[in-house]
Amino acid sequence: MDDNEKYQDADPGLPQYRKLYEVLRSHILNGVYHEGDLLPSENELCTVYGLTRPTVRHALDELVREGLIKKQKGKGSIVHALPTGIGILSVAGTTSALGNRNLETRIISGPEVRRWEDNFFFPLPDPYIESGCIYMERLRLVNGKPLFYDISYLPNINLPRFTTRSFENKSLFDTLRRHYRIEVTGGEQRLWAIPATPEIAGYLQIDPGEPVLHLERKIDTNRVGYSFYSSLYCNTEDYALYGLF
Amino acid sequence: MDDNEKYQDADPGLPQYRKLYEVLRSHILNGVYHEGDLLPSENELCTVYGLTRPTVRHALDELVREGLIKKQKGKGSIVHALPTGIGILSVAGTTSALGNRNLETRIISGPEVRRWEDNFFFPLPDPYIESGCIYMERLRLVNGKPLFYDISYLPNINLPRFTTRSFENKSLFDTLRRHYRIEVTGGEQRLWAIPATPEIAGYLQIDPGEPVLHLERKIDTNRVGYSFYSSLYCNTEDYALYGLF
DNA sequence: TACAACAACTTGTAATTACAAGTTAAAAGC
DNA sequence: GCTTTTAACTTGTAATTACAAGTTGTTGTA
Repeated sequence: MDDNEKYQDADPGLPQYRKLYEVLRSHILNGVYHEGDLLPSENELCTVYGLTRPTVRHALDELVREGLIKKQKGKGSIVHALPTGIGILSVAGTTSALGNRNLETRIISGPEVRRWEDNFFFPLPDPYIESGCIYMERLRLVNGKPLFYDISYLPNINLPRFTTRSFENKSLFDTLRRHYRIEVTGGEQRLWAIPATPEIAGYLQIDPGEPVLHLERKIDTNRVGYSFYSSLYCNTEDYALYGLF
Repeated sequence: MDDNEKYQDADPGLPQYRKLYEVLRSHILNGVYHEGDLLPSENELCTVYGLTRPTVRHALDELVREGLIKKQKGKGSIVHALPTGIGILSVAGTTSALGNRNLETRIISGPEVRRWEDNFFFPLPDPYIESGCIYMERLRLVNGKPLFYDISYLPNINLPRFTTRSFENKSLFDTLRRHYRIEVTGGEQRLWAIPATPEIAGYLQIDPGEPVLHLERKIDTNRVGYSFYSSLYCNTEDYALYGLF
C-alpha cells in the first residue's frame, strides 16, 4: 500500500490537511523516517497526495507544533528526535504519551456523579455546577510502578451511560472520542512541586514528604463549551515529564 | 493614534502577519479587550489593516497558540482570560512571563567561558563542544523572594563581548535579541519534582529536602543551528508554573 | 585547484477566490 | 405572542498564483 492509498483510506470526514498530517505522523512515529531525515518537499507532497501547498503546509504546521519536525527555509522539513520522557505537558492523553511502554490503569474510585467541590481549582460556568460532576480517581502504572494518581472531574452534560462504563485499563480520552465524539483540543495547566501527603504517598508507593509533581489541568474539547478537569500527582523519580514550548 | 497607524509604525522588517499579531497582542495585554470580548471579525481586520484573510488568519493563529484568544466557528475570536501564575512553560523569557511583578535578577556567577560539562543534559553538536560554553548562574526574585535559580549554558559562537556585558536586572532574552538579533522561537523541556539540595535550598531560601521543581531546557532560536540550554530550579510554594498544551 | 557566479532547488509570505458550516438575529408565518 | 424560516453574518477549508529569501550543488573562470 503506497502513501496515497493510505491517505485515501483515512476517515473521509476529516479535512485533507488532517489526513495528510495523520499519514506523515504515523510514518515518523513508525520509523519510516529517522532523526535528521528530510521529509519530501512541500511540492513533492503536493504532487503525491494531489493537494496544493497551503494545504500541505497546514499539515506540516501541525507536525511542527507537535515537535515531530522542524522546518528550515531553503532546506526542508527535518524530522526531529522522538521525545524521551513522558509527554504529558503537551496534548494527547497519558496513554498515548506513554506509547508502547507497559501501562496499566487502575480505578481507585468512581466514576460517579457528585456535586462539584467548593472552591474548585478552576472557575466553573454555571451550567456545569447545576448538572453536577462525574468524579473518578485513577492510578496509572508503568512497568508495575505507580506513576500518576489522577482525579478527573467531568461536567455531567450529555454523557449517557458514562458512569456505567468500565475504565479499567482504558484511556479516558479514547472513551470520550469513540463513544461521545469528544476530542481533546488543548487546555491549560498549573504546576507545583509539593511534598506527598500520606494518602498520595500511599498511592504512589513513596514516602510521605517525598517531592511529587502536582498538576491542575483544564482540558478543552471540540464540543463547544465543554471542558473537563484533572488534578494529577506524579512521581518523577524515574521518569521526567516532557514538553515543548 | 488609531490601530492602522500603530500597525504601520511597527518594525518594517517584520512580515505583515507578525505586525498585526503584535498590535492585537498588545491590545489584549493592555486591556483594550477584556475576557470574553470578541475581536473584530477576520474580514473587518482585513479592511482596517489592508490585508487579506490568509494573512489575518496567520496572525490570529499565533494568538491562539499563545492562548490569548480562542476561535469559534460561526462566532468569532474570543479573548481569553490572562494567565495567572508564571508563564514559564511556554515561550518568552522569565522576565516577560512575570510581567510587571516586582522582579529582580541577581548574578551568582559568570558569565564566563568554560568547557561544557561532561554528560551534558542534552546531546551537544560537535561545533558547540569545540567552541566552549558561556556559563552563567542567576537568581530571580519576585517581591524580594527568590523564585528561580537558573544555570544557563550558551554555545560560545559569534557572541562578541558577551562575557563583558552586565546582566544584573537584565533579561537574557532581551540582550540576545537587542545585541545579537537572536530571537527565541521555542524549545523543549524536561521536568521533575526533586528535594532541594543544600546549595539550591540556600539560594531559594528554603529548607534542604523541600520539594523544588527542576527543569532542563533546550532553547531554540531563529539563528539556524543555534540553541542554548538552561537548568532551572524553581520554588513553587507561592507561585505555580503555568502553561498551555 | 580554488574561487565565484549561477541555476535549481527549498521554505516563507501574501493576495485572490470560492464554498462549507456554524451562529445569530431579524423577518415571516401561524 | 410564539415558533419557524431565512438572511447575514462568523470561521474553516481549499485551490491558485506570485514572488522573496535561504540552501546547495554545479558550472565557469581565474
